[in-house]
Amino acid sequence: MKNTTPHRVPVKGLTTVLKILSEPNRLRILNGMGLECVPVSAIIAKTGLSQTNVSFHLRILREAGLVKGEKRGAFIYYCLYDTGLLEILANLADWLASNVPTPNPAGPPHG
Amino acid sequence: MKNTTPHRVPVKGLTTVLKILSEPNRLRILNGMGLECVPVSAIIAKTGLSQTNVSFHLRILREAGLVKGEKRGAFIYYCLYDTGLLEILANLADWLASNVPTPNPAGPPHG
DNA sequence: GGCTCATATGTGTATTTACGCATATTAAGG
DNA sequence: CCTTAATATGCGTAAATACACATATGAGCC
Repeated sequence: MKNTTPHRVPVKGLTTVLKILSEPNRLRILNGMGLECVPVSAIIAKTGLSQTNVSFHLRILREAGLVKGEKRGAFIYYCLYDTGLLEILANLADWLASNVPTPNPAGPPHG
Repeated sequence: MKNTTPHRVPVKGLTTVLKILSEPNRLRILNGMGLECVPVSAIIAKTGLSQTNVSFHLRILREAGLVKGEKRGAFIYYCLYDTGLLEILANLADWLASNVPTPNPAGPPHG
C-alpha cells in the first residue's frame, strides 16, 4: 500500500533548530567549529564578525543545545557536542546539490 | 592529523533552504506532502490555513524547487519531487531527540 | 460572453530579528 | 584596589517576513 505522506517529522522543536541554522553567520560559526573547543576570540577572528554579534549568536546556539561553552579562566571555549549535526547538514547540502539545480524565480520545470 | 572542523557545508544556498524549512506552517505543508500530487484545496483543508497563506507558502516552496505544481484544469496539484528532503528532516529530528534534551535557557550541562 | 470555482498576486501591517553601540560582568596581574 | 582583557547584556534600529484583506487571473459551464 502506498502512503501519500512517506515521512513524518515533529514540527515543533524542529523548526526552532532550523530557524537557528538558517542564519548564515550562525551556520558559519557552527560550521567552523569542531570537537576541539576554541575561545570566542578565535571565532571572532575566523568569522570577521563583531564581538557583540558573535556573542549574540553563540548565546542562541548554546541555549539551543547545539554548542557547549566551557570556561577556562577569563576565556570561554566553545565547541560542538558531536559532529552529527554537521553530518546531517552535509547530507542536506548534498541533496540540495543533486536535486535543486539553482532555483530560478519560476521554479524547476513542472513534470 | 586532527581536523578541528570535521565537516564543511556550503553556507550559501543551504541557509536559504533552512530558512524556508524553518517556518512551521511551511514545514507542515511539506511534511503533509508525498509523491502523489494533491490540489491546493486539499492542503488548505489539511492544514487549516487560509487560502492566501497556503498559496503564499506554496509559492516559496515551489520557487525554491522543493515542491512541484502541475496544472490539471482549474486545479493545481502539488507534490514532492522526491522524499529525500523529508528523510533528511527525519534524521535531523532524530538527532535532535537524541542529542538536544529539551533545551533550557541555560543550555545543557557543560561537560 | 457572463458566472463560478480554484488559485495567485498586490498592498498594508505587526512581529521578529540581526546588528552596532555602550555598558556590565568576570578574571588575571600589578 | 585599580587596570586591562575577554565575554556578555541592554537598548535602539533597520530589515525581513508571515499573515489577512481585497482583487486579479484563468479554467469550466450555462
